[in-house]
Amino acid sequence: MMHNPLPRSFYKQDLHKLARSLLGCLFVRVFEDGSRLSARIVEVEAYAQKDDPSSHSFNGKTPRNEVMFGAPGHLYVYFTYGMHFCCNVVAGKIGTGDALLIRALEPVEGIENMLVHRYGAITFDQKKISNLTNGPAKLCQAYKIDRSENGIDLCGNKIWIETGDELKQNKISCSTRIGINQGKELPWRYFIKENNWVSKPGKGIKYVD
DNA sequence: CGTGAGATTTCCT
DNA sequence: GGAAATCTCACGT
Repeated sequence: MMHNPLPRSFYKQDLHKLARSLLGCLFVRVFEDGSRLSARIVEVEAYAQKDDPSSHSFNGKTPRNEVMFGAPGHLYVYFTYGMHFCCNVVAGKIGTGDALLIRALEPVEGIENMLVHRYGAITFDQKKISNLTNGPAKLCQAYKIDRSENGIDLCGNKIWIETGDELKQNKISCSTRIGINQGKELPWRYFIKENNWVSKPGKGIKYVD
């Protein structure tokens, strides 16, 4: 099976550069039975330990957020609203507390299994298919990511990120982040322009390139 | 299509 | 005790 994870050094770059670099990359998961899921990353949000009160890491290390303060290139999974999981890519140097929330994916491989994970069965309902991975908790459900994936090393062989070929021609936009009450004005949500899998329009949209 | 309420549990104050 | 980096469904247009 193909397994070309981006190296640890990739995750050490500047938070906002990394956010843009991740767009178009493939988010891959392989299960114990060999079945494989992959999807292009089309939307991410940056959360910084410093000067960003909306970041889980802003007030320092706690049991919940300790993965954020660990080595870059690991998966930080958190539980919220009493029922949902969301996942982040830990960024920057060890101990920094910065991360990128993966907010939306464009399915590539294993769509049937994603449907089963999310809806309990394969469906041809177009509405359900278009809601498969266009939100941070939706994509975690499609990928069967929960508490037990917290802290997984993205340089390992269970869940990883690979360079996507089609990356070059994509235009990138940014906007304010979704669903937060502090740091509302920061344009730290990055997404692929005009991609159908992006979760929401967002506010203050600007072109990055 | 847009809006709004409810679900449900963990974490931190 | 209150808010939470969300989602779904019901209801009105």
